[in-house]
Amino acid sequence: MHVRVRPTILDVASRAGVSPATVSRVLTQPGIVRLEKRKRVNDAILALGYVRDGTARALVSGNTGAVGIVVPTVDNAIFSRAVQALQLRLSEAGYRLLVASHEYDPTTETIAVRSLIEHGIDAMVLVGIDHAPELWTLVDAAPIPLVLTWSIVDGRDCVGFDNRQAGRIAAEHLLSLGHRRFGIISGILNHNDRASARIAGVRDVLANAGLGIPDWRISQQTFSLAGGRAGLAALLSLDEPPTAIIGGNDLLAAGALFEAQARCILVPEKLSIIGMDNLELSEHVTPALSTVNLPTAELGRRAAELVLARLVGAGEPRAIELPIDLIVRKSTGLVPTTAGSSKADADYD
Amino acid sequence: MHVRVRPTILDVASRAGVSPATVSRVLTQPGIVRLEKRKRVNDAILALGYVRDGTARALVSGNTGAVGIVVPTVDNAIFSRAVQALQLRLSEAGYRLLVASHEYDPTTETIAVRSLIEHGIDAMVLVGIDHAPELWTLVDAAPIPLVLTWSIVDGRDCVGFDNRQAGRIAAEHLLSLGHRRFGIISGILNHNDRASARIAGVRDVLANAGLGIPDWRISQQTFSLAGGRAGLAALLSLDEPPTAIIGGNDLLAAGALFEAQARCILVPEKLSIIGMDNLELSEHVTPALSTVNLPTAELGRRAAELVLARLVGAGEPRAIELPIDLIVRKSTGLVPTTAGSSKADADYD
DNA sequence: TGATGTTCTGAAAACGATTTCAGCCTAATC
DNA sequence: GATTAGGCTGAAATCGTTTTCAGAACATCA
Repeated sequence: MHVRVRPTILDVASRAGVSPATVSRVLTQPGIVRLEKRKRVNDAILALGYVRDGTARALVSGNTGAVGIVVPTVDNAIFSRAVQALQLRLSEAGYRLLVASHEYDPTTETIAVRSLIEHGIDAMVLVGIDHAPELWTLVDAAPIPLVLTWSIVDGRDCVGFDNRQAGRIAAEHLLSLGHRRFGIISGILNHNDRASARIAGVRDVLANAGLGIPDWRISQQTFSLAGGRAGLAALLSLDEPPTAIIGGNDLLAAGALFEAQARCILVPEKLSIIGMDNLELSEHVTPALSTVNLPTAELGRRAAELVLARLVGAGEPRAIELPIDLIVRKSTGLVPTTAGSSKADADYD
Repeated sequence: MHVRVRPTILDVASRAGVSPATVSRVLTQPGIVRLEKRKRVNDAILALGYVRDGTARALVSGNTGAVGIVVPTVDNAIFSRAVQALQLRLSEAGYRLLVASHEYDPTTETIAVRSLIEHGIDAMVLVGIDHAPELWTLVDAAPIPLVLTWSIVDGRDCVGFDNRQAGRIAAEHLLSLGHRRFGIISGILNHNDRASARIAGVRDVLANAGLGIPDWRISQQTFSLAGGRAGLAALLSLDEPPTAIIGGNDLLAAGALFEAQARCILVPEKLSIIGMDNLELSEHVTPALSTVNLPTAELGRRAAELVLARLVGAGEPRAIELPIDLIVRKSTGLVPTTAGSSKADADYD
């Protein structure tokens, strides 16, 4: 099947008895071609099953009609949701999406970026602001706009959240319920400004309350339910196990919840758990997971809007911070009375 | 920043004091250029920050180095997992992935396929075998190989499962536990050969056992936890509610499980639930979800292999059927004794 | 030293569209 | 009927590479 060669614009032109220029015009700005010829051309196109060659088109016009995005992984509801929303909006506008992933490895990310730029894209979308220096060189040298997501930074187009604030919100909620002994289950922190910022937010609040959180109360895990379970297991094996768990995201928090259930630890009576993201899962699990809502689908959509806006015109870079809010469900509750002794508090300085 | 024009191969050539042809050779087959010149060229490339223009490259060489995939949605663990595996394998081989989605709409799918072909890809990957006729025309006219996934069909490259068998396995398991009243929570059946085949498989087994399953015991829902919950709610409101639920996939089954928990219906004591896919979630939820394991990550990887093989050489189309197997966990059990009366059975003929 | 291969290199022709530029054709105006 | 303006059209240049083809450079051997 793949031997026949595609008809070119020349074939269409000769069949329709016009010049290739006219065919091109019919394809790009039909209005300026006289109706009669336009019809002949369209007939020829249909008869031949002609499809435009995007590579030739891209070469001469300078636009490929494609946008590239590089994410840590697409196999994570958070990113896949954003990618889906982005793709949808982009395809509405006639653009295609090239997706690459790097599994949280900055070198792989740089290679992916280079690969996309070489391939030819009209704009690039990246996650976060923590990237290899060569990556910045690459994108700044390429004559294409860049849109950053998840994190906010001045002077560039970006759409994201205040991740530090997300950490603060989670910590404040638990603090207000009387908790004093916290455990954090975080994703990998290396080259992940979002995760780091969230922990920093938690620290802000705890420090304000005269508390601290030592590193050994932060369990770093892979982004998965299994990671969440392992994280809770690790934190529970400490001398003074925490009464409240902050998950770096809902996947980890839900994993922790499942581990608690497997161990028959009552949530929230004995242990409070809060996540961040607001996955669909969090709403349906029992007890429903309290979380900090981060509108990731909206983020994908807005990223697409930013890209499209930049593609048509210049102007100052725009930084869009999406609002985040606390969603209190059933997984967080008052600190267990037997556990809140001031003696225990002392451990946290 | 996006005003400076990229240096071309001519710039590199003149800076290195060689012809553009030589630069091109250094880039594609370094071995055939003498070391001394090769070094001069590489220096020039570095100094200028030169990156190859993929569109020009694609135009003359005929290969874009990109593969397109069109999925129903990427915002579903099943597809995102496969896409991730596919992307990973492809990028190892130096290919990029273009992703489009159609939200289960065959017209949108056809448009997406056309868009990808126009853009220029070296191969195309599709999900399932139920597509619009125009789509087949399009891909058969395009001089690129096609790989089908999820379903198996003769005479084309494909990698998938025996979806009908998956339905059979689930039904047989429940049947062997004594269940006679079944309910199915399925995804949208329109233009979805996988979902239809699974139901057909269930029907095979039930018919064999002298049972049937009327359409009103099949609840069609969107692919989500919420859909699963709604599905169970609908089935439980029937006159003779089922003792066993077959979810068209794990997302729906898990949703059903959550709904049962919310209603304090003991699983599996009062209600058995089985899914298909084997999501990470299924393993961790309590009770852990019995399911039919469908290796979707493997599917993505194998699809990539198929693509790569086809890209280097011709040969007979290969159909790869991946093995599937029953995973019995805690969400399925013996039929409740109060419910298995022969009177109840009578309802199912 | 000259003949004979190899190995490298450069000039130039593609690849398939878009787009500029100039000119033809038509219609409108006097 | 002549003139002019404007709408359409086609010829040809162009985009940035790869690749063919032929020739130059170099080494090897007699």
